[in-house]
Amino acid sequence: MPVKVNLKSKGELSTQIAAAIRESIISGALPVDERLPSEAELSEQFNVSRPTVREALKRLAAQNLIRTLRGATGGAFVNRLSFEEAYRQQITTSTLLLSMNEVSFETACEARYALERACVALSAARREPDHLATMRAEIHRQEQPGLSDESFCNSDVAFHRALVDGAGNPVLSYQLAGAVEAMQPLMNMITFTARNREKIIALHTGIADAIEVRERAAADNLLEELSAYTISLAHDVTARRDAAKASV
Amino acid sequence: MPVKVNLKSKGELSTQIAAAIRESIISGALPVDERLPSEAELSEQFNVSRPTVREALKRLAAQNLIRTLRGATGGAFVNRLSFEEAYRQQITTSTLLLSMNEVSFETACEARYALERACVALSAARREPDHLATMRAEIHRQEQPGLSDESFCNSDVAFHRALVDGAGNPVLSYQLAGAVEAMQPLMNMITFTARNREKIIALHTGIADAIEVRERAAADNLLEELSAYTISLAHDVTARRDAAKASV
DNA sequence: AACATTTAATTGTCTGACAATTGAGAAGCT
DNA sequence: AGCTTCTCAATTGTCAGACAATTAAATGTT
Repeated sequence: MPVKVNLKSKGELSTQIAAAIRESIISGALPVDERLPSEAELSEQFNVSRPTVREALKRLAAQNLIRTLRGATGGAFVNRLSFEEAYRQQITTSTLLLSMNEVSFETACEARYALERACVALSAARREPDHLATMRAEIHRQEQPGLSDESFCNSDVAFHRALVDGAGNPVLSYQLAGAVEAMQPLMNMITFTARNREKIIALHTGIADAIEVRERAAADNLLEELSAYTISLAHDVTARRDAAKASV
Repeated sequence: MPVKVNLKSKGELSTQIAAAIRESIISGALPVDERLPSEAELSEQFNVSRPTVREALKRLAAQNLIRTLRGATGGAFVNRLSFEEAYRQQITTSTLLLSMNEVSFETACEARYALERACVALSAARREPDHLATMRAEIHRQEQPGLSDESFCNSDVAFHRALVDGAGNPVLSYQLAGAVEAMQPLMNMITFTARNREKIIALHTGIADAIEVRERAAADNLLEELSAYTISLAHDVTARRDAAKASV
């Protein structure tokens, strides 16, 4: 009997059942790829109806804790949380957090570059040719005349992603993916008005050069410069917006 | 009509409906605290049954995107994702990720200290008396003789949390909470066997001293030392375990 | 006016049914 | 036997309708 049958506490049944199964998964009692009992069996074990069990399972599915398959050998299986899925969850959570809590651009930007600078030392030491090639390719893309602002932004994200991945630490990459990608909407706000592409590209090139010859300090300095430039842009935009508001 | 009625793509209906509502929330079409249509109305709008709508809503509730209230004025309301909830989600995700993917202690440890060092510069510049007081209090707790390993671990987390919070950047704190807390189970693995408390406490004291006088470089060096020491401990434990395994 | 009661709206849960899917095993063919 | 095809049973997905529980507002009473 892989799941407990006791539901003591208060609250909705589907919540309690989801919590019970979640505990079993987190504690390891239900290992990865283990099949849960069928919905009918679960409803018997917990002494609730099938719709209630289903609501509980949908909660777990929304958290990527289980996957469900139909058919004779189907059912709900404990999911291995992949780095890819964790990225996505982290990005949506971070995006929501930033959009719902009036986080200032400066705060988010500072956080992003602080985290990214934490990677640079490792990336300078460990980057593979592939990471460098990606960085160069994205810089080349950024140099294309007539490139749309949106494409430039995406290329910017890809560049920084390669820089972070160069550290060769998937946990770091995972943590930073959220910070970098969640910044994107805020980033766009200033990109379309104030950004000087040539300056950005020059800094990117400098960073790539430093990473290529494994000069950690140089890369860190350039990244600090990029951070300062981006934040100063944000100041400009904010000031201009406030001025416009005051004149109305 | 706050939610679109078209469901074109394939897949389960509750998944599509959840995705449609989620998009409306993320895009801002459904602002915070807005009330969704009742389950009956939604099932009409999407042309599905109420249980299907309910499964969709439970998915959203599992992601903290909505909250539901019963009663005459009840219903589902768009949730403001608080930093507190985001912390919790991040911690469970990170914990699962580490426990399910055989992340080595070195990798996780490296990531954690790299991120933490990203905060130290800011923390040295901005820390408030409260942060320093918390750090000192936790060091004092750690010095108590007879303190259980578990309490020592918790105090360790609290110390580092105060250090991170000292940077005064909630986004940074949020990103790091997951990294630090998710490390805890792995941390315990080595704590109970090899950790030298006096050495840890000495380093903590040094860090607090450096933060107090706002000596960024000194704090960074000490943190690097702590990182190196922790990773070396992990090496020892791993080697010992491998040796034990070989002798069997 | 203050308090008690009713009422309507809404979510939570149950029952039972049918559709859709899918692998396994039975049946049939060579 | 070996292979293909078919049937079937298990399982999830969806639906319809009902009732219970909860809650705030409307209504009535003192």
